Amino acid sequence: MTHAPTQRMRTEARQGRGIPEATVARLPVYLRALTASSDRGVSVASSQDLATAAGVNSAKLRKDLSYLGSYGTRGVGYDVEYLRYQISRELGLTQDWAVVIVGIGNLGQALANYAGFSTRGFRIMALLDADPAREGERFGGHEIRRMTDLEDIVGAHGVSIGVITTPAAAAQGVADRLVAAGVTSILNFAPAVISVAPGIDVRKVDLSIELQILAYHEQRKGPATAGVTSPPGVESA
Amino acid sequence: MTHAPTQRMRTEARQGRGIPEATVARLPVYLRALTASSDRGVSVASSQDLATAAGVNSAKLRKDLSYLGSYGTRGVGYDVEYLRYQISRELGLTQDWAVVIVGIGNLGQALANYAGFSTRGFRIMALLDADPAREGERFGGHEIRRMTDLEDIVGAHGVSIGVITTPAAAAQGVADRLVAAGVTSILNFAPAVISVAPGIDVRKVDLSIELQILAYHEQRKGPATAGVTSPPGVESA
DNA sequence: AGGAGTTTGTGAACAGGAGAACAAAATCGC
DNA sequence: GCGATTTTGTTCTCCTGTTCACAAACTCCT
Ligand SMILES: NC(=O)c1ccc[n+]([C@@H]2O[C@H](COP(=O)([O-])OP(=O)(O)OC[C@H]3O[C@@H](n4cnc5c(N)ncnc54)[C@H](O)[C@@H]3O)[C@@H](O)[C@H]2O)c1
Ligand SMILES: NC(=O)c1ccc[n+]([C@@H]2O[C@H](COP(=O)([O-])OP(=O)(O)OC[C@H]3O[C@@H](n4cnc5c(N)ncnc54)[C@H](O)[C@@H]3O)[C@@H](O)[C@H]2O)c1
Repeated sequence: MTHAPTQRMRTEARQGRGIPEATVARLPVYLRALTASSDRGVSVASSQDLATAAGVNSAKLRKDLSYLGSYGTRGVGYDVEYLRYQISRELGLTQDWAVVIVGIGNLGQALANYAGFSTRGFRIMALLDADPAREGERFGGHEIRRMTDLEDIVGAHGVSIGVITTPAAAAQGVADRLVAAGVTSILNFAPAVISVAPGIDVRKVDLSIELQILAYHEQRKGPATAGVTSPPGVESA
Repeated sequence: MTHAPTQRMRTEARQGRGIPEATVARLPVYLRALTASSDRGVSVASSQDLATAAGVNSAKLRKDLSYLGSYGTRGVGYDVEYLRYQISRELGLTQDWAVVIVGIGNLGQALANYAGFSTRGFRIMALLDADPAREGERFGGHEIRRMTDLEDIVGAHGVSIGVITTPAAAAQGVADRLVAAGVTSILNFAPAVISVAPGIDVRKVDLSIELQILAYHEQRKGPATAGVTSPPGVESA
């Protein structure tokens, strides 16, 4: 999304090791399906099996996997462990990634407490918040540190990924500071468009947008039954 | 995404009131840009202004808006308030939508505390959790209620949107129950593929996937500088 | 060994979306 | 009133992504 599609990239994308963006976005889903299969003791799975588990078309799954190489066996399927390793490697998950979270409010705390990150190779190196009164509070085994420590932490641990969970008004400033400190990928939860230098990746997660998209489809499916039936106060059962 | 692309839908999409999916996903961003302009006292904005604020190409913005109708004035731009209303109406935000959140753990609590939902017309009607010990706890002015109340709540308030923030293993079951109760749109935060009947919309928000996509690009941009500085663990094959 | 049955990998057709470019329509200055 | 200027709405072209369909490759059984 933030990858400027230069001619060079586009050219070397197909011939070299490049993988279509849409495929990259699905590889983690396949990885999860493979992990689930592995946990159930399955050692070989067909594209059909995996596609069902991942919720996609089997032809699409096969084409996606073909970008990584020919890791399947015709007439048999894919070796679960082997494919799992290959996808992990392609996604860069055979190494750990250092992460900082900035803005430890409701959402930042939830993320800090979430175990699912570290199990996937994302190591939270620090929690940062602008409120000095919060310093020292602990979430998920991590301590809140003051914003002035940001540059040191990023430098010392080679932090490449920053997560922004501050209010929208602060997001651009925080992003600028993260990038200046050396972060090259940002996951932004604040409902704000942030602009960064070329070469820096930004992905956004926006819950309000997701709800609004649902509302659009909802409105179109049943105008008759749509809407809230009771007055907008507190619930009255 | 969950909309089965039947021929009928595809046909009536262009001629009637249908809007391309990619456009629908951007309308909330435009809406936010318009609200920001409005708050700054701006009453008219050009496609260029709005495109910059929304982080998109101006031609794309104009084309997106053209699906709603001809609401701009050539040589002038778009009336901020008028366009804001038109987008709101198209997205179905001129009415309120009733929402339930199921699974009030770290993430569910953060969502319950989040003020940004109600300000956009999404009314949280109930917080539900399987743990009976949690009943009665309050978050953001809402009380946790027991799962057995789900059907009554959905029925009584015409709840059409369900948010799932339970562990992955519980997600499918919760989804089934929400749909059976009458919910027709689901926002799923659990890292699980859930399958639903045709006509039910499911959108997923998956933080791990977002991080993994960032890791992929991160790995490719600087293999030299990538990685955590601590020992690598299992790598060299 | 050979044929039947499976399942992958990919070519080809198709659909959808992005962006450049420009004609049409409005305002403004004189 | 009229030309210069601005900005929209839309057409056209290109590119990415999806899906079908099938040959190639493998296993298993006799
Ligand atoms: N809570 C949710 O469920 C939710 C849902 C959707 C979107 N969001 C978005 O996520 C962001 C965080 O939401 P929240 O509910 O956690 O908000 P919050 O107000 O609870 O937390 C924000 C935190 O950021 C800190 N902060 C403020 N300015 C800062 C700065 N310049 N540098 C560092 N830290 C700073 C504050 O001290 C606070 O701790 C917001 O942008 C919000 O719109 C939240
Ligand atoms: N916390 C995060 O930041 C984060 C990040 C990414 C993904 N997730 C995902 O979001 C989901 C919730 O995460 P969390 O950290 O809030 O987990 P959590 O364990 O803190 O909360 C889960 C809640 O769901 C309730 N629950 C369990 N089974 C239920 C059922 N069948 N019906 C109703 N309620 C049930 C539990 O009582 C608990 O309160 C998980 O699937 C997690 O993978 C969370």
